[in-house]
Amino acid sequence: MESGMISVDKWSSGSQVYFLTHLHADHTVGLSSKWSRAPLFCSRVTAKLFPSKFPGFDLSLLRVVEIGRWHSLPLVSPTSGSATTVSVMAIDANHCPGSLMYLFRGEFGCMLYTGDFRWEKSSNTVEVGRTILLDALKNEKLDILYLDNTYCNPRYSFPSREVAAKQIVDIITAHPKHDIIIGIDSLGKEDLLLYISRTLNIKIWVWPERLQIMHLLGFHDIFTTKTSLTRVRAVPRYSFSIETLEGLNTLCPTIGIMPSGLPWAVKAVKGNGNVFGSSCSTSGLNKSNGNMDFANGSKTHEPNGDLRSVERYCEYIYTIAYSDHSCFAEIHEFIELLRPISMKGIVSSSPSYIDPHYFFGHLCGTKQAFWRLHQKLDNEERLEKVDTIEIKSTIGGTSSVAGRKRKRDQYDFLGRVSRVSLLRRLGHGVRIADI
DNA sequence: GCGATCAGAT
DNA sequence: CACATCTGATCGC
Repeated sequence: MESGMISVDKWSSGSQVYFLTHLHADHTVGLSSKWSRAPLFCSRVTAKLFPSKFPGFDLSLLRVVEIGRWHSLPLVSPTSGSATTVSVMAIDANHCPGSLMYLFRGEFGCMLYTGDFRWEKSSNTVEVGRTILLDALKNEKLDILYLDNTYCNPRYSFPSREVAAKQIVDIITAHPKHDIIIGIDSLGKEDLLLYISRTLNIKIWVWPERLQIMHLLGFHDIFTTKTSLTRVRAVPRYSFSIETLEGLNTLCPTIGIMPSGLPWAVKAVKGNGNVFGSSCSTSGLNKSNGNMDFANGSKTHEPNGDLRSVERYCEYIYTIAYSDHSCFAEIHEFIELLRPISMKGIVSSSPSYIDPHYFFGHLCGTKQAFWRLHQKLDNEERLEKVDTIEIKSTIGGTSSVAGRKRKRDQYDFLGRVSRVSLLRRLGHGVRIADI
């Protein structure tokens, strides 16, 4: 069995302590009510939500990590078998309620696991996080950054959630007689709903299980399960479709708002020389007769004048780029701030996966010279070099899922992983193992 | 029959 | 396009 000390968002055996970044389903694959391997560290909010996700879970296993404070963990070194200490500090990841990044310090060096995160310049949460990180790293280099690389491509450009929320309120205001359906998940987007409620002075309907979550999060008077009290309803995203909206419209004029989705990503390619070969707007989404029109300007005029982040792909549905992940520019700022010696993307299952080194390798401490040396290589050769660098510079790489996979992945000239089906189910998470 | 895992859909 | 999640099929016990 592989030896290791710490797992993050990974729940198989072999570690002494386990860390959970947040409670979304793709980060808890392998966790269950009966899981009882070892202490599980998470945020206070996550601990509070835990029983609703895993009823019957042994709560005595949970350990709350406070934000911005070092915690010491007495562990056993996998190399020597002797006692060693690992320190961990949590930073708010600004992704969903309770989401954290973890900064670890130990015999393996210094490493940061971001989990899913949104590095919005305008956010006070991010401002606090920046201060904590810079202070914690002022006398120490970051050896490895495990990065949420979901949107690690210049094609992904979108506004802050504050701006996106305003766009959504504008759409609702422009439809005063309509019912409004907003697609959300079991956790996340609460700030958006609060903003809508506050701005329009209206309650928001949610389904019963979601109301329980809202109550656990401390929101008691804003949400309701009585449809008669409001025209704005937040519904599970998976129940949200063109067919649903068409059905609702036979009963009552209704529009749907999808705070995510990617038509904006396709459009964002426009005008940049088409480097990534935009597939244009005729793919899967508009299987009805929708023709990807931009939202009508008079209906959805936005404060920042950026119409690309609001779109309609059918008569009833608006898609708004309200993202809980960092856009490309934010990822850039984050890496530039930390300048890690090495990094590794935690999301390798994406069909458009690009190794973070491809765009940001030049920001990595000891690799800068190496990267300049290879600027003249063509894309294909360069990507092969990236691969090599990453494997060599990985701490405990042989026991990390990402490290194992990548050796065998094939890249096309855009850096896309082509063996998608094999990668799909591997999910997030990493084990921090032996040096 | 049950939980875990996978495939497919949204 | 891809996030997070659902349903339903299949596997192992």
